[in-house]
Amino acid sequence: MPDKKRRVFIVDGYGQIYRSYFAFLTNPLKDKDGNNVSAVFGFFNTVMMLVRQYRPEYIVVAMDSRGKTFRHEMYDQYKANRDKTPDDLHAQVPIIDDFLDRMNIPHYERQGMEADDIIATIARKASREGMETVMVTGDKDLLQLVRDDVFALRPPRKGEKEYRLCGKPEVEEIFGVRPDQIVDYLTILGDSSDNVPGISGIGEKGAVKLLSEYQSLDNIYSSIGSMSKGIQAKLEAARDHIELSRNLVTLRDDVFDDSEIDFESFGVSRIDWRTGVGLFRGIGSENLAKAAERLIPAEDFTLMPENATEAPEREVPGNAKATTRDISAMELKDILSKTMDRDLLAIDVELSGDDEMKADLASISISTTASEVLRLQPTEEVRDVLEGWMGRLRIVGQNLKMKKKALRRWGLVDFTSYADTMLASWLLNTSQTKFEAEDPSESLGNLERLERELSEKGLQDIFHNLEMPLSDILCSMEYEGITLDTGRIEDFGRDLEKEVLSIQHDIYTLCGYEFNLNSPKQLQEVLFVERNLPTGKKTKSGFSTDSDVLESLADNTEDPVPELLLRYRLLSKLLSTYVNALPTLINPETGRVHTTFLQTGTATGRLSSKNPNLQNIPIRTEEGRRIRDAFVPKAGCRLMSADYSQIELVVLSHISGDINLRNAFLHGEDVHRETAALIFDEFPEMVTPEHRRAAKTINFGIMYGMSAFRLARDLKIPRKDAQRFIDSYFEQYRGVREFIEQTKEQARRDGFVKTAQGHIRYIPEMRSSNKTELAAAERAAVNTIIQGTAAEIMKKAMISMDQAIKDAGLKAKMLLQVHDEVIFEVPEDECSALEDLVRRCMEGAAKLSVPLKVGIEFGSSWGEMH
DNA sequence: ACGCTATCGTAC
DNA sequence: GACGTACGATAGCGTT
Repeated sequence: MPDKKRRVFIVDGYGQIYRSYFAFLTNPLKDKDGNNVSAVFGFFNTVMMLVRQYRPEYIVVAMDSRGKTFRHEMYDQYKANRDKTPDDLHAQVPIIDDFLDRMNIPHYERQGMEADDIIATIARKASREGMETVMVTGDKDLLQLVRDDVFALRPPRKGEKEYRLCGKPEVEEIFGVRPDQIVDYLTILGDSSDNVPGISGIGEKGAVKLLSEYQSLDNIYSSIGSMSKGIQAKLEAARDHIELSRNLVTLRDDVFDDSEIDFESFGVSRIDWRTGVGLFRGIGSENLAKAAERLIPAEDFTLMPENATEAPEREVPGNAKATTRDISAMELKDILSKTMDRDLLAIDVELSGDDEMKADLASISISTTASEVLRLQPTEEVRDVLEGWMGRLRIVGQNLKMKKKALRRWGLVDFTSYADTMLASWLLNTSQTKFEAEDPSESLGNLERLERELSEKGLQDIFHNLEMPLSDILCSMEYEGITLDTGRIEDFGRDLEKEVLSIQHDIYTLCGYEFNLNSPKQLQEVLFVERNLPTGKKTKSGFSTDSDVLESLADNTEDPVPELLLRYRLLSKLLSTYVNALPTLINPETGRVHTTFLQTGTATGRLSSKNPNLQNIPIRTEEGRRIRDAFVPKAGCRLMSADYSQIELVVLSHISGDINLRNAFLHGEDVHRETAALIFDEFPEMVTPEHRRAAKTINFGIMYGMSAFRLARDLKIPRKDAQRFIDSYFEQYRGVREFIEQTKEQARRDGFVKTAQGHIRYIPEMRSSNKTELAAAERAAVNTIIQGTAAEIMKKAMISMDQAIKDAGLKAKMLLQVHDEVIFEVPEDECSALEDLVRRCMEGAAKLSVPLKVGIEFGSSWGEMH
């Protein structure tokens, strides 16, 4: 195939369904209820293979319509011989239809038409538009359509593995006749399964022979006199019905108006693979789910074009695409004046770039009905009109935080988010963390359904009273940004570069040659082959060179290289991820760095942060802390950090109701020391540093489902001892053990877990028969309850702090959230007021059986506060 | 040139 | 196989 042309793949839907069903007939695939899902599996397996392997721009599944077709009109015996479709195949068709709809996989069905005619019609239109067609089918009837720009992709036959692409030469090679002779060829042979009579007594060989000699059926009949008596008799016997047979096998590309075929609606990029992941898991096919997962596009939704004119047209079945109308400020005024208080107003923005903190507004779209989108130019007049009206309306849209930020930069400030469809969708399935763009009419259209589903699942309260208010707070935090002292970071960068180069030189000298220190592959070669060091754990492609391995080599061998490599890794990490990256993210307008908090970025309910990720700024090493030193307050302000003390352990204590863990918090000031005293049976004041360290590791490890293996490795103690420690922990903290067991049981029963405030995480792997996968699911289930509940407490605290700051009229700004910590920028004279307010709000965010404690520090840099 | 996966490392 | 949740840099391979 030439490479340049755009290509449409047309899948013969029923062909795939039948093929898959019969392929697994002796050993059908079953879902968890024992239903045959062979066809579902095979069908989608093929579709995903096509997309993965051939990367077509367009794809569409052609389906037969139910009931009579125009061929039945011609011939009442058409397909009369067909066996009844087996029930367990029949039952899979609606499932496949449903999945196609829900995944938005383009499919085409038309009353009275067979799939083959639909394929013919689409192929004809594709040719006219200069595109190439690939028909995915094993049906030889369709080979009549093959021409220079139409190909057939035929499934592997017995003994073959690969799909085969058939163009004109291949058809001739396989059948001995050209594609343009296929109709006559099939007419001669007839089709017993469709009850189409051929020329009785002439088979494949004879047909090929006749056609190669006489070219066409017409020519065969007009040359009948020159043939043998036997052949003549056969031809004569068929003469009455041969025209009918030819009509039956001839595919029609002219039976319906092809103007309704819109190739843009066949765009592969419109397919929602993410939904497929869930659907496939639902029928118990992890393989399909994985395949779908691999097809999910990597780009983040913020990079997706929001522009309705550029984005592929989306045709939600039964939900007609809204029209877009450009309107003036005057018309806007008129339209808004007809709205009622608290009416819904959907909003969307189109930007000149993909960073809303830099890009210009290209247009603003609004909608009050699901059928019409009104587009506005971003003029001052429009802004004034909007500013005057938005406060009385309920603002709806997708990823409103981003839109609000863009509008605020433009000068529109009165914007209270009412319902963000992205947040709603995420609450309904927290495992979904990426979202396709939608326009205002779609948001309005979707909202009704989303609200209904939220209330069915008890999520409406946290949607409107937790996540929505939080999104406006995050918007302000992102908009505010934080100052980076570039001088500090550049100075540090120069030091780092110097040392990195020197270490690099030392390593090259020791090894005797240069190689790429950043390449684990080359490093393996150097360490384990060249220098013959003992290997440790394995990765998929060889031996690991991670820091655990290097540390062990540094401790247990005389070789100086591992130690040097550890230092190299530490410093080059700081350079590449932080020192080099952060200054490039300073916004030239504001002079600050503006992260984006992803409110839908985790399955547990935590936030995440990107561009830059300010939630993983180093702290543990002295060198790393110098990065924190570069985050500074603006003139006249201090930074204030407020962090929850051991919030996850507090949550575990509260939720499990464990008496000993609760007492450890109530009676001591050091929960790790108290834990050590309990599990090692000592007086708290007699606990050794080693025991405290072990207890601390166990305290954290328990929440992650840590094994004795891992504990032993981390504490560098025998595994037996590690197991004794863990046993002793659970012996003392029986309530914790009970909580973990009950959580696993509940998660297995329900397939999901819920946090204290009701965030839901589905964990389908809780039903996995794979032991490792099940164990991982169990750990995730337990951890999600703890981590997610802690995240909810922090979110509640942020909402109450934001309100309290407004009420108190403080100028202090919340800038960052790092899971259990919040960073503020506070004018010098507000420090003590803010401290009191923040402590009150954070400690009061949840009423727990163990007090929530908050630590507060001030500093002239982030690094100074720890 | 671009996209995907593997490996590694940073945070809580 | 063995510790939960993230984001991001780099290498290396494959595709366009």
